[in-house]
Amino acid sequence: MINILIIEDNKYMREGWSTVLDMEPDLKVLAEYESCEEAFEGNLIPKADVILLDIQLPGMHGTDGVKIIREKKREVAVLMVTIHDDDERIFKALKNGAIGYLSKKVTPDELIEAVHSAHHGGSPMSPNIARKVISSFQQSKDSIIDLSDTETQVLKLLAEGNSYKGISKEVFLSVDGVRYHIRNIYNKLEVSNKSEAVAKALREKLI
Amino acid sequence: MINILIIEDNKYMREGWSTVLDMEPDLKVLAEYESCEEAFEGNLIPKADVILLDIQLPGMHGTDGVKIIREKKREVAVLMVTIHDDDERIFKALKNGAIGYLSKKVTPDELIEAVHSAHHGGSPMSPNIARKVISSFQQSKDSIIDLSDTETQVLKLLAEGNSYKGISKEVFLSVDGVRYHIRNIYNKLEVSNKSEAVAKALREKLI
DNA sequence: ACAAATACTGCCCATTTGGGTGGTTACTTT
DNA sequence: AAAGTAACCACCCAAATGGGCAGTATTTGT
Repeated sequence: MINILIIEDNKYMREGWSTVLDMEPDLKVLAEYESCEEAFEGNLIPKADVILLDIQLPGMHGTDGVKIIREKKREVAVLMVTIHDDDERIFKALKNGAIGYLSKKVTPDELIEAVHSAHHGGSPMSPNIARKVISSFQQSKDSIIDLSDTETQVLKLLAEGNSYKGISKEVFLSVDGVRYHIRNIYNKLEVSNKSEAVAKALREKLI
Repeated sequence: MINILIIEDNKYMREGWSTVLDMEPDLKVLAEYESCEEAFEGNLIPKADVILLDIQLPGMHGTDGVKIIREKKREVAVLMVTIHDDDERIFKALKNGAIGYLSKKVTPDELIEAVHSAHHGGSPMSPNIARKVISSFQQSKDSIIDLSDTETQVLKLLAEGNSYKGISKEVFLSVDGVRYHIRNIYNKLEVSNKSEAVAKALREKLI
């Protein structure tokens, strides 16, 4: 039996889902709430296996709510449900512990399937969201900063916290030789110190 | 009409897929290859919409092949097909431009569905792989480094390349006040300089 | 063959950094 | 009331960093 909580401020939507899910023999909707705050008071989170959580809620935002929910029960599978699918919110929710992302346009069958999948180690997502998530692993095409092999290696060593001297030993160059490369790296990345270079390199997935 | 290439060294698997896909009225398998090298010689990559690419191949590994394929045609949707689903390969392939990840155990219907989805902006993935991808956004539970608000803010400013002096102006503290926080950050992160701190913070998703 | 680019090395110098130590205030804990 | 702590500020000092400039060896393009 999979125990479900629903947190969604639209009454019709909430009750619609509830009805659909409760019809399934192995699903049980424990409770419905209109806001995160109400859900926290309900104290049923530790009993839940899957939580359907709206993003846009009165009071606490769903993307923040998921964090608190996961602090109360780490094993619960939180599924965000949303009409918008803007990148920032998606990634914030995922970072805070959501494991899936559904559109509010889901059909009843898809909803049931998503709950099952979420409970069995899957991560239901609508196709375009899946693509966005996947794309975030790739380098953005317009920012193709082309570092040489030595530059990449030096940058990696910088990110590990090495000093110029330390790096020079690793790559068999003089300290000034290392500086030469670092200056070139700074030019290519348009930065002017180590930390900014490392931050940019990691964000652009160069190292 | 969706044009498909198949790169897979197992003859039976390859031909099985080919038959299944070619039966669909809107799918057409342009060619089948046993290796990446063979596919590159075939010169049909620019004509393809979707490519099914095995991971474990004789000669060039699929995870590297995808990179070259995407250099030849950026718009092509490359779907990795694999028996293993170890993390390292998954993320390497995705980083190199793959947009989906199928298990070799897919049913014919799932395969057809995956090709359609891949072509229409989706990212087909088997459930456990999707979960791994999603989990990679989250902080690993054992490394919960708890930074204070000021520390987080200082760390962010460091990652932007600010000097202590620059940071002190932003947070309305003395330079030594900033140093106080930075020392605490170094202790918590177990590092001893800016770049390493920034690298660790980004990798652990603290900022 | 010659100019240009690439990949270093070397040195000067001001600024930044990291480590150590010590002090103040405010707020808890016991 | 005493002890502890967190959150600052301050000063010393050596090492690391970043920018500028000059020079050399090798490779590359024409």
